[in-house]
Amino acid sequence: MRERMSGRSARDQAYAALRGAIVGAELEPGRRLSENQLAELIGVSRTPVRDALARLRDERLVAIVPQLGTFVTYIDEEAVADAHFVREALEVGAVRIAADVATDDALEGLYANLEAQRRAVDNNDAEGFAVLDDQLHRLLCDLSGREVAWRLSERTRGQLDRIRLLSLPDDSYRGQMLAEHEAVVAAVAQHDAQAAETQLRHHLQMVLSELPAIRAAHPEYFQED
Amino acid sequence: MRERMSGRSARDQAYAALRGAIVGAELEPGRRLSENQLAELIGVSRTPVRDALARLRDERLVAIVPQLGTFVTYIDEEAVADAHFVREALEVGAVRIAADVATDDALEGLYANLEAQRRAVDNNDAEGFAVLDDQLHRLLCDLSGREVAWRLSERTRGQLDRIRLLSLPDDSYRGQMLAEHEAVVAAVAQHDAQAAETQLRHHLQMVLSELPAIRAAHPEYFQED
DNA sequence: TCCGGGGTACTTGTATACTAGTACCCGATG
DNA sequence: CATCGGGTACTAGTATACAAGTACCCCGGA
Repeated sequence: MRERMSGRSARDQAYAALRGAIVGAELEPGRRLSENQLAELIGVSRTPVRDALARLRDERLVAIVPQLGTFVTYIDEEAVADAHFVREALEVGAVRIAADVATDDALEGLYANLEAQRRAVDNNDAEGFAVLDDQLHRLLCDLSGREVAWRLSERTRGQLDRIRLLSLPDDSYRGQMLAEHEAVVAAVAQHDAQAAETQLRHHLQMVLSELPAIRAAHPEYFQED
Repeated sequence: MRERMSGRSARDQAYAALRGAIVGAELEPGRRLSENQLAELIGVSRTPVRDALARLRDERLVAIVPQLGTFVTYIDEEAVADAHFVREALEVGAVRIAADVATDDALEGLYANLEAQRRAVDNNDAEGFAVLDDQLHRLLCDLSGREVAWRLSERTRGQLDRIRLLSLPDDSYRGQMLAEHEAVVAAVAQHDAQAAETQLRHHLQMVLSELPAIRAAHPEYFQED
């Protein structure tokens, strides 16, 4: 009603609000969600809330049990591994193509992004770096002409984003990530698909490596195995 | 109401009916769909029909234009290429793992499938062969422990299934497909991930190769570029 | 004949009402 | 005190009603 006009449809509004709250752990794993409460909270009716929850179920951020309730999922290492697998498969596929077709002015965009990343590292700008990180991966996907790679990767990445936001802010790792980004871009610039693939695989592993530490810090967020 | 009890929910029922009708070209590309008509036709209300259409939009089998209508999409070579890319990326990723972890009794399942495929080829059993084809690809995905590869691949495959069902029944190509399946399984059995990847990539190309012939036979199903 | 305007009949999006089913509390009973 | 049974208050799934908006036909006028 009031802010519906702010560009987004009620469904998108509900989806963005819920996804943000779950990824940011405001709605903690295990929490029971009520469609009615959520609808009232967000200021829309149940219908768009249900649409949003259906999408979140596809991303395995909520589990819907018929006639019983909807729950925020616990972080499940299997689900995280699945998300990582999908992201890796799609982005590797895209970067292999990108390495083949990369033109000079496309490379300019990558270099500009890397330069901005360097500044973010120097300024200890964590948030800015995260944005540029996403942007670089997106640039690589778009470069391949398969934007679908980014779209789908985005969908499965809720699991990984949950981890990223839970990970303790550690200023040191950004330098390493930048170096890995540079290695990927360098391989693409040299049209070396095999090297780009290897570098990207190694780079994407980093997110997973933080998982044990996060589990130790927040055991209550994790599924009992 | 009447056959709701037949196991499936109204949403799944609507989804299966619509997807089948679109993939089978009963609902031809460009056709305008009315949620109300579909609801009446299937025997459910608009709500589950809308849920089903939302899923079909994700698969790019329908396009929903707000306040205007819902349309069966034309076959778009870009969308087909995207679907092929996603399928290839996911299945290649899965088969790489499968080649590493394949155990002897897992291989038994693959061999049994191949044997059944041989019989289907000998009997010119097109339908049976298609089922076994899907099954083999699924076995390879499951073998990797990443069932998500199959689930996601399934979702993007509506585009490819449309082509497969439109392609003229040609008894000869099944022998070739069987040979390619055998090559993939052989590579997996030898734990040769690189060879398995190469063979699978080559195999998946086959579906795309039929596209020009189908376009020539059914130009009215294709998007004008 | 051509062009413009208004009304109608559709469309999807959203809100609300109803249905079927589960869990849980709470009291009665052995 | 323990256990069983029923009622209540929730849940999601489904059906229906309403709102906002587009296209198109048709008629009047130039």
